[in-house]
Order: sequence, then structure tokens, then C-alpha cells
Amino acid sequence: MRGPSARHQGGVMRSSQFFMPTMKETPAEAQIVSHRLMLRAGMIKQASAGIYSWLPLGFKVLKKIEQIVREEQDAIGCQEVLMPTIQPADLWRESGRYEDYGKEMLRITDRHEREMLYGPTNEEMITDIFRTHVKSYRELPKLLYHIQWKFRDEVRPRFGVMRGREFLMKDAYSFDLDFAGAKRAYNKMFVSYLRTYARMGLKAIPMAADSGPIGGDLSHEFIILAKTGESAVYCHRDLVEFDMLKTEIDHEGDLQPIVDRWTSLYAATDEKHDAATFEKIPADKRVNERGIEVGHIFYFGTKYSAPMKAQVGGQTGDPVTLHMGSYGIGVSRLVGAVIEASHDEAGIIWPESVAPFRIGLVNLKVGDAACDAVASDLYARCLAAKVEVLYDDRDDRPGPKLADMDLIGLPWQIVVGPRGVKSGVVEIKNRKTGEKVELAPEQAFNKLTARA
RNA sequence: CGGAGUGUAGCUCAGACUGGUAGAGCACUGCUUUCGGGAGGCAGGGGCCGGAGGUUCAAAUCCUCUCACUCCGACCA
Repeated sequence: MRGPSARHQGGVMRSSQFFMPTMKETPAEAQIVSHRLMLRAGMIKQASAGIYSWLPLGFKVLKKIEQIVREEQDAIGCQEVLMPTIQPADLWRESGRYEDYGKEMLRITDRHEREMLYGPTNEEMITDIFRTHVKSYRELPKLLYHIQWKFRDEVRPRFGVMRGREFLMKDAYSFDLDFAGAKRAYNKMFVSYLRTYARMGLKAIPMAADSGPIGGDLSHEFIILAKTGESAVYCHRDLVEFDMLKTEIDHEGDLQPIVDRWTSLYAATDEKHDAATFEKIPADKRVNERGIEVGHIFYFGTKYSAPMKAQVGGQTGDPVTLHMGSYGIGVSRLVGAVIEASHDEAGIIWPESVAPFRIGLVNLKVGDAACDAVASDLYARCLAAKVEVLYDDRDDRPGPKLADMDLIGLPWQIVVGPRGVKSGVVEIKNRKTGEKVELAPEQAFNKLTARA
């Protein structure tokens, strides 16, 4: 007899118990495909305009994306902290942004009539932490990040989690003694971002962005290509074909050549698009598509450190004002963005790295002794091998079960039905290609669980 | 914040113009027939028609106010 904790090892993985309220019909409020599919797949529920609850299926994906982001930040020596969502207004008065920010900032007054705000970003707070504790150039450089919910009271939230008011964001901050140091930090992040998106199965292309009053070229937006993207983008085809995961990277070495490789080719959003330059690219290398912004990095020098007096003692003993940069990734937005980039008529197609489960196991005829035996054996093997599987053991007709499985887009399906079981086979289906193969259960299991 | 809409069953929507006992399909419950791609039959349950005022013998329906949500625009991770 296995106890409750054993049965729930790895979480609930049986459809008969899993809370996943799928919908056949499309809710009226959803316009874009990722929003429609997230609602239909039971991933999220809207709480109010631009604010969502994450249901188990959606939450699993959110966590996977968050974890990839975390691992790639850790890999470049960026250290994780967690700052609060609620911040004191005084901090923002120091930088001058409390007055500048406008109605997008959600302002709150506590019981002591103290002015607070729900943070839309954390430059002031991290600068305050840093100036309190870091006093010498010897402690530099430093990279810190956190992954936290933010709030921006957008006038017009839309597109589901792609443009919510509340959103989960990774924001990192770099602290250096001078511009050269800041640029090294910038390059580390630049390269880290390329790997991060590549691991999620996305083609992300860095595009020059407006760097504001600081000037220079140290500001890039990371844009993924998706037909339903919010803005037009133009770039050189080679950028789409670079494969970052195959590039060996020494994060402590000179990253400039890698950055140069990406920035030397033309890439621009419609705001910065220069048709004349674009026309000089050979016609077959021109890419003109739609894109979604999923990250933004920039160097901003002493914009916050100067007014907030974040200084350290330099080599000569004189105070040096810190050079800073900040680096954002829209974690919750990425859930929608991945779907925009990867879906078909039937539903979502998750890349394996972010899929809520790796395998969807469908028992087409629950109650049939032979089907039940084969399916539950496969289920047990998956659990034992720690392969994430969603076992559809609901007593329902094949149609809805198969349709649900396509809708939620798990990379692999194993379909156990009476017809196949009679001749000793099950069907495995690749969600992305639609390719179906009939194999003996054991072979099917081996094929899907073999480590690549 | 400008402009335009919509709020009726869990979901998609009719009913409103022309006031008179609340509707359909899907979903849900039970039985049944089906059984490899959202099936069929029978029987059920489910609504203060977003909220508050008003007009009227009578309001989902007409009027006023209010709240919420959506779309277009400007803005934006």
C-alpha cells in the first residue's frame, strides 16, 4: 500500500483529479491566439482587467520559464535576491521618478498615511540596498537580480498575460566602477539572454533600442518572431539562423566578439527601421516579420546612483559614483509569447523545455481491462522514471480527450486504445509534427524517455 | 485619457426596437444507446437579466445614474 504522499509524488498527474478546466468554446473577451488558448486550456483565469490567476497548468509553465531564466542568470554570476512588491514613495522621490511616473504607478496609502506604491520596477530599491552595504571598489563588480510581480496600471491592458497590469518580471542590475566595467556586465547579460530564449525554443533577436538621454549603443530589445507580434520588425536572415545553444561560451572571457556578431547585422523594430539600409541586404536575406518584445537591457550610467549618492571608495580613495545597468525579462509575458510563436489550429504546441508535462498518456477506453492494464503500466513506468506525464484516465469519449490533449499541447502523446492493444501496440504522436507511430508499449516508453 | 460597444445559466448567445410568467445550443446530473477525433435518445438541475434609482397596473425590455468588462486610438516589459 502506498500512502498519500507516495501517490502524489511529483504532483497530481491524473486528468480525473487534475484541476484543468478546459473549454471548447472561445471566451468572447480574448482576441489574440495566446489569450484564447490560455483560457481554453484552463491555464489562467482573469481576476480583473490585466490581472490573472494562474491555474495548475499555466502555473507549471510559468515556473518552468522562470527556472530557465534563473539558471541562466545564475550561470553568469548574477545573484538572486527578492525585493518587496510594495515600496516607500520616499525612495522614488530621491530619484525624482515619483513625480515623473504618472498614473501608471499604483499609489497606496497605508494606515499611517504613509505614501507607498506597488513597484513597477526596482532601480531605486536596489540602489538603496547597494549604497547601504557596498563601500569599496574591491567589492565590484556585482550583478543582482530578482524575479517578482510588478504592477503598472496600464490605461489599456489587453492580450491576456502579454500585456497585463500585473506581471512577473526578472530584473537584474549591474554595478560597476566605470563604463568599461558596465559594458562587460552588459555583454554578459546580452549573451545570457540569447541562451535563455534559445532554451525556451524561441528565436530571439536583439534589436537596437532607444537608449534615452544616456546615448550610446548600449540598449537592446530582445524580440521574438511571431506572426501575431505587436510590431513590425526587420532583420538579416542570418540572425534568425544563429544557434546560441551550440556556441561554447566562457562568460568570464571576452564576449565582445559574440555581441559584435549579433549587432553587426541589421535588425530593427519599425520605430527605428531605416528602409534604405534594409534594402542593401540581399533580397533573400531580408526578414520582415512581426515581433514580440520579451526582454530589454540597457546601460544607464549614473542616472540613479548620482541622485541617490550610490558611491564607493575608488583606488585613490576618492568616491566614485557607480555605473549601473538594468536588464529585464518579462517572465509571465513569455508564457503568452511562446504560444504566439508555437501553436496550430488545434491548440498549443509546447517546446519540450517549458511544457507543463512531457507526455500526455491517453486511455481511450477507461474500464476496458486490457486498456487499463497497458495504460496504468505506462503511467507507473513514467512515475518511476520521473518523467512528467499527464495520464488522462477520465471516463469520457475519445473525441474530447484527444482534443484536450492537442489543445494543451504536450510534446508527446501516447494513445492507448482497444484497437491497438488487441494487436499489442500503442500509438505515439508528436504534437509538433503530427507524426504518429505504432509501437509496443515498452518500446514506446523507451523511445519517449531515452535521454537525448 | 479620447472614441465605440457589451453586461441575460458555467461557456457562446437570442429576447430589448414594439413593456405582459426567463429562452436556445453546448456544459452539468441520472438512465440509456454509442465507443479511435468535442456523438444520439429520454428525464432533470441551474438565473434577484451587473448594481441603484425612476416611469408604469406591470420593466431583462423605457429613462437617469453607477460599476465592470471589451474593442479602436495614444502609451507600454
